Amino acid sequence: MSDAVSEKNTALMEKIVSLSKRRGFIFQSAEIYGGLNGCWDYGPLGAELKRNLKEYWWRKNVQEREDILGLDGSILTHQDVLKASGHVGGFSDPMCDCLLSKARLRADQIEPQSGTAYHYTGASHEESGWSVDRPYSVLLQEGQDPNKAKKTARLYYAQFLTDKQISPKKLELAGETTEAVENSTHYNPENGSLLTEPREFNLMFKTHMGASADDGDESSVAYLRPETAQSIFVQFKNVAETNRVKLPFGIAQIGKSFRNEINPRNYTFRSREFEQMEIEFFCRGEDGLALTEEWLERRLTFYEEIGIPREHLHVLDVPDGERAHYSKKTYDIEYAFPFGIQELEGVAYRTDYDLSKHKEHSGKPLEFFDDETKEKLIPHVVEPSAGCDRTVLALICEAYDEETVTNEKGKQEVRTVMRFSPRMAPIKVGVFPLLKNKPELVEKAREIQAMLSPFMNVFYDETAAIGRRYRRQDEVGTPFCVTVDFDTLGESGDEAKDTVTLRHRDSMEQERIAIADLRNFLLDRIA
RNA sequence: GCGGGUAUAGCUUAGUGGUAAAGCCCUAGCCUUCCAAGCUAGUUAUGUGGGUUCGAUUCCCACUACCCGCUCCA
Repeated sequence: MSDAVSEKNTALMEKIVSLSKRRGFIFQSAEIYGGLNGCWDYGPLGAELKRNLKEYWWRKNVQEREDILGLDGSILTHQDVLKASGHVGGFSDPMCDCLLSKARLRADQIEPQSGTAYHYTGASHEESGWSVDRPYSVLLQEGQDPNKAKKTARLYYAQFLTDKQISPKKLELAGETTEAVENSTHYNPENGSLLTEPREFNLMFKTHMGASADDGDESSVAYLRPETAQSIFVQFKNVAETNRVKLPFGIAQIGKSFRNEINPRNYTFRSREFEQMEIEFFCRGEDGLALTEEWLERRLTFYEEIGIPREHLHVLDVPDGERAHYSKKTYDIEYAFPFGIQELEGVAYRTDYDLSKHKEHSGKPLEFFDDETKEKLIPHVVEPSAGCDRTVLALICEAYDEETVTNEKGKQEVRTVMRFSPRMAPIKVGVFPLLKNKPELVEKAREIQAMLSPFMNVFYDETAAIGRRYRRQDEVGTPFCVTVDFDTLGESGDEAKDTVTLRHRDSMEQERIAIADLRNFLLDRIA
């Protein structure tokens, strides 16, 4: 991305963040206490938007399908579940940081080095009287100039100088000793600098169950789930046995997951608490790859249905070596956010890895008896796993639009419109009396509000000029507004009686519609 | 985790070592017969904690949060 484009996108993102706050989509968590890093709250409109997304996903994937069943698993997770899945232990790679370059290296990928280690205890600068006491070492390969060790060490100690005008070359090193070293992974192969001790980066939130449990009691350890998938695998047998299913079939879940991200970024995109919408679609091994393709297509269609067009999505065929080790095929569905192209959903063929692992660790039979082939097997699984909060953010970014319109005085002004698809829009219709000081108009508008509100989210507004009310609704993405005027009351004859103005958000066009037809007109467009 | 930047009202911005300003928004009233009209009145702010100072929103330090670039993302 060029600097100019990147600046423009940062500005766009700032506008989106600002509107989200101003209109009550997204607030910072615990804002009055200074905020909580990586946590966000949805305000009234954000909550509606997110509900609309989740409900549509659930309807399409669970309620309208005979072959997918719902589940709502607990968030607190038995430690053995996550040991079996590999989340405890295996995947928490210890990392080392280079003390000089600050590069972070995976401890298990550092090539062992041999040579001579030069140890120092500190450094000082005679003229200014500055000094630092801190052990540091440099490893030199055989044949390297010993002065290189001094040079590297001076650069290291120079980081602590308060007066940055002092040249590292002027530093006196203290307490030099040397030592022969064989196959050590404590040094950065790039520059010979000492590394920090390997540190675990386990991104799971750990807790202890029971009021009397203390931190030392390993048996009381539980975790907040890092993904919703595991409870589906763990309950696979119960669901299969209580529901007369046959392959292929799926189990779907929407719910919160937690990852203690080192570095939450990009607004709500990477947060520590997030919601997932996942399906584990169980199948015979030979169908896995074909079903992965099928699910990819189905998921892309879903995004189109909620207002994210195909051309704004990227499909990444995750190459060998970058996929999880158990996955034979993974597609990432990515969206072009203002801050970059980022993943919304992964569609992964996970083979029979998960169920096999749980069978192994629990010692319980997790085979499925296939009535058609009279065969017992561990089903394979295709997993479309979507980030709910990420998709909400994508909906907001996709909807945001500014257009220049000419007002009645002939002046150009900017109209901010959230072009949500009517299906996702937090408010479906605004209902206004043309004037608030005419009780007959107010009464009629209130009637319409009462008539529609059992079926959809209706917003009634009588303050300010009618144009302002329209613009307010534009900014929160309300697709339709209806206005009760004097024609509605029959002032210009029976033909217009009991009709209202229906105003369209995107075109700003208006049409006349009978109150009796309103409900079905709107329901047809928001379903 | 590293480096850089930022923090004044709901939003956008101004300003000052000595009473913190404006526009928009919002609320109430009047007015108003379809696209941010007008008039009147009103609410709301220096992120948190220290330090320097007679006095700090302003200077210094720390913390927190957000943004940008790395790193990381099982």
